Amino acid sequence: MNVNQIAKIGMLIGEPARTTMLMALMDGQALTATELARCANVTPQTASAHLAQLTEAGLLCMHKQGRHRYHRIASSEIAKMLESVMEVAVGQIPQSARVVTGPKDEALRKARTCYDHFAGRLGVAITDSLISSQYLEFDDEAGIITKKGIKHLAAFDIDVSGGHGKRKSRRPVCRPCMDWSERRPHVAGIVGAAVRDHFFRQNLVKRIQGSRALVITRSGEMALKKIFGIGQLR
Amino acid sequence: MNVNQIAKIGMLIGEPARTTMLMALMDGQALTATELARCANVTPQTASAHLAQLTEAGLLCMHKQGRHRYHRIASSEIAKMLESVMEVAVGQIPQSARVVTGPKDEALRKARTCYDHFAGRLGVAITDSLISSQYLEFDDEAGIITKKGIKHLAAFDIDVSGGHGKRKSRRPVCRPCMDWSERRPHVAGIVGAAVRDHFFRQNLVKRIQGSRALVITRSGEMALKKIFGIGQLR
DNA sequence: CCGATACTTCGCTCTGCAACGAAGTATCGC
DNA sequence: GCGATACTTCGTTGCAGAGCGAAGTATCGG
Repeated sequence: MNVNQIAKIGMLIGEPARTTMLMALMDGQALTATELARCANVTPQTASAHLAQLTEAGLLCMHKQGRHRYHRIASSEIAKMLESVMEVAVGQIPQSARVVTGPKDEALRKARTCYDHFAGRLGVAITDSLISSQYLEFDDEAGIITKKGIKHLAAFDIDVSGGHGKRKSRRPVCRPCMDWSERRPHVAGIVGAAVRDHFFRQNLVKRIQGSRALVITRSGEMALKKIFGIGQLR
Repeated sequence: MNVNQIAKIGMLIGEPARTTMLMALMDGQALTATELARCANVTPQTASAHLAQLTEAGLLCMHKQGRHRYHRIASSEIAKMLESVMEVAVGQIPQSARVVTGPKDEALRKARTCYDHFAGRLGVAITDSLISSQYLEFDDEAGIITKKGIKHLAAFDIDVSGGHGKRKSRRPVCRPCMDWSERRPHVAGIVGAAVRDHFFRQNLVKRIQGSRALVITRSGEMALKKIFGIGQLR
């Protein structure tokens, strides 16, 4: 029966140290066992045991590089699952209890990665811009990029045609992802990933060391203005 | 910090008795504590404790009716989360280990509900039919119903316009849901729910008592043929 | 009012597993 | 080669929480 398999996954997600590690990996980066141990406030041995379990179950994958072992989320399916758990988790917290905890938190709320796409005010602003320009139509369940949208993004070298042009007739669709800080959906899926890739490739954003938060560079600000008509983010 | 909230949800999903109950509720029905106790092979006291936790955390909701207490999945968000966990869980099982366990299993594989839409060969067949008639365009992440599709379904009294016609310009989108038995996506979201609702309202399918499996009635067979061009399901 | 059914609360036991210290293996830089 | 760093394996401890029996509360049908 696959109930055991499901329970196992829940059990893996359900231990605070492991949860913390998974959350740390939710920006799509690969981290070493020691880094993850620090995140979770446990000793390396403990972290190692947890990571072995997560890898064994297929939630993470690992690749050795010299004496380091880099761990990351094994697939976008796993990321999507974790996202949906996060969505539910945030939904359960009464709004009154949601607290902004400081400048580090503030940076996260401004701009961060969410596995393979942008989140925070940056992610939401990009999404809103795409919608108001009628480049994107959005719904609770999914979204579609319009022909105008494809053309507009292509003009800036952002390809959302779905990569390998499987079925060319098909309009690319994308997925809304609930933003836990903004409490509104931002664009994930092909479109989100394409935008993120472009911004990283062109050095329009940089990671803040040891955090999921991002800094938007000077040229990034300009690109946001040009591509999405976004001024300074609050 | 919301890591604790996430961990709590994982922990709740991660206990086999609770997992079993949640899975039993994944067909969208409301079940009593005793029924759920039987499913999970635990005593009523134990089940009661589990149900209290699940309700407290907002995964389930409960309504009293005389001396019975009916429990069900609290929202489609929760159902979606559980679905995504199931999807990952099934993905992890090596194909060699996937076993068909008997006639009860066979009934489930043929036709069942998956929270608010159809799954199994029935769900997949409906989805395939919609796609091949170009009523539906599908992708890994989402799908769109075409204008032809809306019209076709509307002709059979299946309304997929999104209910309250919020933004009329918007093409209704829907969500693919990975079918654990067929290993292919079937249509969920607005379209899936609309089809399911229609079939239940018109008595085209019936629940098999004490199971998530469905029986397709005589008139159901006819409707499948007429609406979707589906003959006898294997 | 009755006894029956549905469910919960309490108190106890017992297991599973997270955590760490100590010691082992692998790879670095030199 | 050597000592340092990154990570794992092993053995032990300690605690959280799942499970049930017993007893309590609520609602049924008569």
